[in-house]
Amino acid sequence: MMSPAFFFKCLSDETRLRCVVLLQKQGKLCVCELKAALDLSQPKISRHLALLRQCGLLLDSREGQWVFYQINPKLPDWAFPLLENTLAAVDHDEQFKNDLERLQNME
Amino acid sequence: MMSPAFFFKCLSDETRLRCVVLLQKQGKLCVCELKAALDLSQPKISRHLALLRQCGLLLDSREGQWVFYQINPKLPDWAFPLLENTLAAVDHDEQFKNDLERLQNME
DNA sequence: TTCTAATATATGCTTATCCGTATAATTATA
DNA sequence: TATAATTATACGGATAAGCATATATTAGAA
Repeated sequence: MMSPAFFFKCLSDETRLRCVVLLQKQGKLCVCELKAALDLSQPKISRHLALLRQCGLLLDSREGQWVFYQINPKLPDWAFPLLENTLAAVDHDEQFKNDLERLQNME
Repeated sequence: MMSPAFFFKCLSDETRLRCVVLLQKQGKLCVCELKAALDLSQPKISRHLALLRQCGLLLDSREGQWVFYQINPKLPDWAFPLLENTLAAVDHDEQFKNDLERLQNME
């Protein structure tokens, strides 16, 4: 189902990668937090999150009017080291720094 | 130039991933070895190798009538752990086992 | 019930990706 | 030079991916 090639395809889009990295770093975020962090339109974020959910890479859970996303803890074992490497890979990237900063600056 | 998202896009195609994994494992292979290992048409292999070369992920070197490919040793630092964990990710995959077996069985 | 905030999906469009087939280019050998 | 082996590229077509805009859905508050 979730092959390595397919896993890489999920991460091959900048918007999806930014979402996954933030979730890997922060654990659990709602759509509006991701929208604020990435500074992108709501439908664009939602569409990519839906894709990642359908792939099994993310889990969603509704809490009231908010829908929270997180990395699916039931991913195959090989996926987690790759996700950690990915965090390290973007560590010095300006865009990801900005994403994180926008996330932390929102109230 | 080589961003993480772009790196993942390179690996998101099954044919390219199989090539990269074999090169990561074997160091250096010519096109006809990859063709035999993957059991695919020559133009298909060549096209994907050209793409990986243009991206900077692979290096090519001609030796007589053969063209050898290898992982580019000048990739950004963050790429190597990803490549190593990718090897681990495909370690139990039947297709990659078969690729390796076909490679070893050729004379 | 009405209104608002948060999220998801549908539609139409443009562009990118991948493929098979055919052909070109390069090198070695006879 | 002619031929064969190896590799690269061009072409046309099919499918997928991504986007912006508009609209639907869901939950809470008034």
